[in-house]
Order: sequence, then C-alpha cells, then structure tokens
Amino acid sequence: MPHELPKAYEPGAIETRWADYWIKEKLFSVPTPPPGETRPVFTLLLPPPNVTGRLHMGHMLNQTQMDIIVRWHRMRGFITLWLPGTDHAGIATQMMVEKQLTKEGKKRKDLGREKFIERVWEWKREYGGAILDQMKRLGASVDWDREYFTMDENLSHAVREVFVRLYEEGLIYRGHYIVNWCPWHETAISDLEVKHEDVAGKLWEIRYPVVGTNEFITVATTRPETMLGDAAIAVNAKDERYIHLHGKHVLLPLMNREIPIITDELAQPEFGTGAVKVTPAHDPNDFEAGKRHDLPQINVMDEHAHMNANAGAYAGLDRFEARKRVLADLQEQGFLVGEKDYALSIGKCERCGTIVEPRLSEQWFIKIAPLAERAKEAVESGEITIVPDNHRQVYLNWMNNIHDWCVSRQLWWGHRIPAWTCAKCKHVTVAREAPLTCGKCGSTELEQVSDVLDTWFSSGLLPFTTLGWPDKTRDQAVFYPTTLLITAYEILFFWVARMIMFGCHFMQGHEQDAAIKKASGWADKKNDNVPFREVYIHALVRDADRQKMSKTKGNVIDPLEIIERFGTDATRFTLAAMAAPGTDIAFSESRTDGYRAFANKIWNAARFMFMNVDRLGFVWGQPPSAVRPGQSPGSPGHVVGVSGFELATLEDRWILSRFNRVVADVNDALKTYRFHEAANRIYDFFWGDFCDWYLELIKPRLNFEEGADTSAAQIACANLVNLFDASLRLLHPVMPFITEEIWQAMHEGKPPLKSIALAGYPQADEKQFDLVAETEMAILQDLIVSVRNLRAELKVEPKVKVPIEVFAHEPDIRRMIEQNRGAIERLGHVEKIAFVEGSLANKPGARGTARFDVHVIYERKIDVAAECERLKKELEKIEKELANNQKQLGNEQFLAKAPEKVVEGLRRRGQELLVLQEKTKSKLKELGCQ
RNA sequence: GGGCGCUUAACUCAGCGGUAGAGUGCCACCUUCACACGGUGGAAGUCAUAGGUUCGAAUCCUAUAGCGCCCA
Repeated sequence: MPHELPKAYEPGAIETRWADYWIKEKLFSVPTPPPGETRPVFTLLLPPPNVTGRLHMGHMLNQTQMDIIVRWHRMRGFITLWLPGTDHAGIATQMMVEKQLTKEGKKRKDLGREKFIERVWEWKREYGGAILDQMKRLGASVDWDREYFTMDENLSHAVREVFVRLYEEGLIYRGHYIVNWCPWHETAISDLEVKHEDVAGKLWEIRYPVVGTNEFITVATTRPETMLGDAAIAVNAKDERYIHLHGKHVLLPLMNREIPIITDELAQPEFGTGAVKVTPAHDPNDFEAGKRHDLPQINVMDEHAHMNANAGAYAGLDRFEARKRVLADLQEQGFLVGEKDYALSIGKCERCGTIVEPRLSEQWFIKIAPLAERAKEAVESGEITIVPDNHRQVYLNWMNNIHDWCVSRQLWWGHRIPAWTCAKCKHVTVAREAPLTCGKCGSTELEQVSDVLDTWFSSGLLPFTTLGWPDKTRDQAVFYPTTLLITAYEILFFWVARMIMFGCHFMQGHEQDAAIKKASGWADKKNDNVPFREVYIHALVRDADRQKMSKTKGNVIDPLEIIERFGTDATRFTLAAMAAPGTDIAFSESRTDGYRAFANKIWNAARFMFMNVDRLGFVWGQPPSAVRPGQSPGSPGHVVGVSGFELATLEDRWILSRFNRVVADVNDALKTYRFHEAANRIYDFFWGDFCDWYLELIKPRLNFEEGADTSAAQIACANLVNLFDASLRLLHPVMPFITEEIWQAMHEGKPPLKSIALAGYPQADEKQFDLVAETEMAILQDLIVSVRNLRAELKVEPKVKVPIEVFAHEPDIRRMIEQNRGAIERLGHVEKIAFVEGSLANKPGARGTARFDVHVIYERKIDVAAECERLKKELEKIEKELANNQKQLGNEQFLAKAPEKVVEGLRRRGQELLVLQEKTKSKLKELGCQ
C-alpha cells in the first residue's frame, strides 16, 4: 500500500486534524490510579488563564514548555496528569459584563446583584471557553475531563471552608485600615495590583499659623487637597528648631480647625522643613502615626475620590479639582509659601490606570506572617526548588517583607465572603453555611457581607482543591504534591507564593502514596504538604526589537496569526529553541520561518523514506521501541537505544552512535529545563547528521536494479525506518503534529498505539556509542569536504567528475578510506580514487590534513595569487595557534596544574599543527609565493 | 533608594574557565530522480570598556558606561 504524503508540507490541515483526534480519543485523560499502583507520577497544574483572556505569546511559551515536559514524561511511562482550567478573574470579568450593559444603556446597579451575576454566568457560557479552544490549537495535552473553573461549586465550597478555618484560627480579621483603592473600580486592590510610575510632580510648601504666637510652621506636601483632613503637625523630637513649639497647636488653614503639634519619627529633620502634616485617613504612614497618637481619622473623600462633607466648602469636587481650588485659596490667603518641581512615584491601578487613592475602609485581611514563615521554610530547606535559582532569592526577600493581605473586594462577581452581619447588634457571624440566627443576640435579621474575595484567594488553593479537598481523596494521595509548576515571573508573588502558603498550611499532615512517591523519585523529600516539588520560572516574550509587548504600544504579536502562517510546530519549536533559562525571548519571525523550513525538511525526508519503502515493498516488523514500555525507566522490558538496527556499514555505526549521544543530551537538557539545548540538539542531528550525511550515504544501497538481490537495500531500509521512528519519538514533545502525521503514515493506518504520544521516549544505550565510528566518519567527512573545497577553488564545472589522489600514512585510515570510496566518489563528485605512497601536500590543487592528503586532478590552472593569499592566511592562523600551543606546553605551571585531558589534547593538537605548518610552508614554496 | 539581569558576526541569540558557535541575512555556483521551505562553497567577531584573579578569561572578581526589569 503506497504511502501518500503530499509533496509540500502544509501544517494547517494536519494540525487541526490531530488536535481534534487527541481530544476525541481522550488520550490524555487520567483516571484515578487505584491503590497498589507503582508507576511514577507526574502532575502539573495549568496556571489558569483568565476566563476573559485571549491567548498571547506568554501563554504560548508557557504552554509550549509545559506540553514538552508533560509529553516527555508521558512517553517515559509516567502517569501524567496535566490539569486545565480557568480563573473567574473578578474585576476583569465584571468589567466585561458592565461594558456589555453600558451598550444597552444599563448599569450594574439597575439590575441588582442577583440578576447581574446571572448575566455574568451567561457571558461565561457564551465567551468563557475561548482561551481553552485556542489552547487546543496548540496541541496542549491536558486532561479535558478534569477541566475546572474557580467558581465551580466544589471549588467554591473549598473556598468557604478555607475562609472559615482561617477565621477560626484567628488568621483572618476585619478592620478599618488604609488600603489601595481604585476609585474607578470602586474596590480595594492589593499592593501587587498597583503599578508605580515615576512622574514629574510638585512639592508645595504650606505654612500653618501656630495658635497663640505670631509664628508659622511650614510643611511640604505633594497632595495639598488632603490637608482638609489633617489631624496634626508632626516634628521630630530631636529637631531643635521646633522644641519651643512642642505641645502647641496650629490653626488649619481653610478649615479653621485647631490641630496639635506632635513629636513623631514620621518627621525627618533632614527632609524639607522637618515638619510634616499628618492625615491619618489618607496616607498609610500617617495612619500609623495617627494610631500612635490617638488622632482622629478624618476622611475627606468618598468612594469615587470626590470630596465629601468633611471637606467643608470643597465637598463634591473631584480630588484633582479640589487640589486646584485648595492651592488657589491658600495662595490667596497667604498660606502657600513655595512650589518646587519634585519627582514622585504614583501608584496606578494596573487594570484601568486610575491613580490609586489610599482609602480608609473596612476590609478583611489575612494575617500573613505565620503562613509566610512556613512558605519560606519550604523553599529554604529545598523542599521546593525554584529554577532558575536567582528567583529563589527574590521569593525569599518578598516573604521577609510581606504585609498582611487584604482579601476583600467590593465587587459582585466572585466568592462572596461567608460572613453575616446582624442588623440588631452588628455582630458578624462567619460560617460555612448561611446561619439562621445571629451568633450573639439570636436575631434572625442577618445580611451577608457584600464583599467578595480577591481572585487569587481561590486560585491559591487550586493545587489541592482541584484534587477534591477538603475531602481526603485518592487523587490527593496520588497527585499531591503536584510535581512541577511552570509559570511567568510576573505571578511569582500573586500566585506561586500564595499557593505555597496555603498548601503548607492546609495540607499539613498529608502524605503522598509512598510507593508512588518513591517511584517518582521524591523519596528524599520530607514534606508532602508543599503544593509542588519544583517551580520553573520562564522568561518574557518580547517583540523582535526586545520591547515588552503591550496593547498601548501596538507591538503585540498574536500567536494564532504566527501559527496560521508558519504552523504550530514551527512556532513551538521557535519558542523552545529560544528559551534559554533566565533570558527573555525576542521573538523573531525569521526564526520561525527557519523552523518551518526544518519541518519541511523532516517532511521531505519522510517522503524519501516512503518512496524507498514502497519501491522495495518493505514490510516493517513492529519495532519494540515504538511501543510504550509501560514500565518506569530502568525496569525490565524497558527499551533503550534503537532496536531493529543492523550495523552493516560505517555510516550505520556512526549514525547510531550519534543518535544515542543526542538522546542522552536531550533527556539531560529536559531534566533541567534547558529547552533550547534540547531543541537545538535535535535540529542539528536531524538536519546535519541525518539528512545531510546519513541519507546521502545510504542512497547507493537503496539504488538497486529491478530484479537484483535486494538484501542490502532491505537492511538499509529497515535501519532507515527504525531510526526515523526513533527520531520522531525524540522530536514529538516539541513538534507533536508533524511527528504524529508521519508516524501514523508509517503505520499505514494500523498503528500499534493510538498515538505516537503514547509511544516510548528514546533512552540512550551506552552499548550503541561507537567512538571509533565517530572518529572515522569525521575523517571521511573531512576528506569529502576537502574535495568539495578544492573543486570550488579550481572552479571545476559542477557536472564534471574529477579523478583524485589520496595519501594516508596510517594503514587503518587508508583501509577505511578505501572501504568508503563509493561515498567519496558520490558526495565529492569524484570519478576515480588513486592511492599514492607519498605526501601530496605541496601539489597544486591539493589539501593536507594531519590524517591524509588529497589531490584533485584537474587541468585548469589554479589562481596562484589567490591560492597564495589563502595559504598565507592559513599559515598565519596555524602559526598563531602553534605559538600559543607551544607556549602553553612549555609552561611548567600549566603542565603541573592543568588537567591531564587538556594537556594531552593540546599535545595532540600540537603534533597536528606541526604537520599542517610543514605542509603549508612547503606548498607556499612550491607555488613560489612571495 | 534597594535588588536583579543584559551588552558575543549585519540581525536574533547560544556558549559561561581550556583552539570563538548557530539560525536568519549576505556573496558565488547549482533546478542532481526527498526537499529551491533545497544543495555546495564563501565572506563576516581585539566576545561593551578598564583593571584584577588564574598556567590559561567571552566565561570568575571589581569598577565604569549604556540598556532593561523588579521591589519600595
């Protein structure tokens, strides 16, 4: 049955077909392994994209890396669970639906809370799956049967349970504090959601009259409008300038309110005048100072950051308008004494860009210190490894300087805080289910707190809630701790840190199934409460000019558009090949274009293979290595190396050795997340070794006459097919689609498994390394390249075959060359090879190396001047290296201190250089070069 | 203010103590029956600068310059 592969590689058609097939066949669904299971387990949680999200390059890089690692583990016989899902993204989703309402001329509050939430669910049902559909195009091998959404009932139940437990443990408290407030969203946001920006601002100096004297005290501020809420003036107790004013009062201008002068370290003598205004309701530092001195907290703004009744004449004004008016009035009344340019950093809401207002309000907080302590310990002790290592320090620094976490949000969409306020006594009851009566006075007039929880509160619980927590499940015993987390640096604090805190707290006492833990290689880990064993932080994808992609700059690269043009495989390969740990990726299309060419190369190599298979009527005996071992690496029956490979020729021995080396390197690279190294090793092997040399070398064996004995061709074909099969499996995690397409075609619709994704990943077999073959092949390649060089220099017509002479003084080398004369004739376009007994080095049209001389016999006169030029340049290079070489070898320190291997290598190189120098010199002389 | 990273061929990047590498681009030649998304050959770098450590530095250390990121 002939194999039909279209002439040109067209990724679009094959990729969507296989993506659908993988999902339809549920290839990556993982049922809960029963007790007694002894296979190793690999678990990975997908960082849940926002349900409102669209796939961007960051997702694609993230998911490419995850899919590579996941497929690699699966092919090595691990029970491999990759859990997908989406995040309800409180603010973002609510905004989406509010926008929709605005178009209908409605507002959220017109609908009321219940109706609004219904609308959000409607929106979610209609548009929420978009990003997951886009993931399918990437080939992400996730378990779709376990897809989660953070607002699902089971996950919401777990959120309530966590909240109540933390409250009962005294780790959640409610209180009036200054929080970051976004006046546009009308909600509190966390420190992490505030982006600081340096701007050129002003520093205004305002003087306050001291009551009972004719003195003034001058303060400097960047926010004059907040003076309306001033509660005191602070000076430093040590500041001699103000000692005589201690205990006095000032009259607050514009408000005509008397406020005290206090001494507090808030005032730094060296900064400005050394005196500062204290506004406890509008600045976090002043808030603390206010508490120290029991000052009133005068809030002069409302939730929209408009001035309120406390602001007297300024009530109703927007905060910036109020600033203008306050300054004008101060000026007019003679209180404004200075205005300086001043560089300051302002906080903006990361979503809407509105300047954040520090706002005094009632919020819910998590007492973070006890949680952080364990989270720090988990990383310090190595129970969790963070790669690359420099992020470990960043994490620890953050944990050391952490503040309590404000978890309440004034939104409607999200997990509503399970707390109820009594209308009568104002007591707050926190409970798992809605209480019927107030816990204090017994009243039945209870109303649930309107706030919802920060979205990261629920996503921080995912490693265990997705596995059935708070119930104790078999899934948890098997899959918790998850093995790895791959994510972007940006959410190290938002998400990673919080998962670690929650995991270490709520999973205390948890133990992973001992047999599975051991089989998975974690026997030395003490704690099974951590959410994951390892964290890999990947780089940022930038545009080709290294600029960070952003919507405002308009330089966002849409991965789906790139995929459309070059294919998913090529795009994945680009990201993998450029993903050196710790280095950002400047995404350039030219690279992707190059990797599309690589895919095309593979495609055509496959067509070549099929052509020969069909011509020969070759029947492929099922190679055991194609079948998934089903056992952990190293166990009996586990296949290593390439099977069904017969070492008939030098190129056979060579390619098998090369393949095993590459396999060893690739497995090694993937172990430490060196994706670029894995990708590049495969690329070089497939294109360089396999296509450029191996395929060319075996062509004579496949080029047989009809009716002739085809045994050599059969062997060559079997080797080719088995090697190709192994190479496809090696490449599969990086380029899943093209490898699946060709692998399925190789099996003519009757594959031994449903997918190459379930086949075994190649493992190196040391017995298949062959150093002799590699050395011999290197010499052979060198000889062929030398002939090609000479042909080019002599300007031999491409079609003309030339006779050559070869001299090799080592009998083994000469024998090897003789045995491979066919290859030299073919690949060097040589007519006939004559072996001679003396050096050919100084003949014109000849090349000498340490192992052989070769002479191309061609009547065309060489360009003597050009040849002299080249030889001089070469000699210069040789002598430079030789001088260096001899200097080093003459250095006793070097001989004493350098490793034996290096010294030996240098000695050998020195010998070679001497031979080369001699040959080059003699040739220069022969040509009569000046 | 504190911390981190980067600077290697025209471009994008590997290499991170032992003879400077890849892809793209460029130049020349070649449509040879897998592939012109190809083949063959070629040109191209005082590895930011200045010191230091070392037998030996693109690679380790220090400083300087430029670029960038994070935290406050």
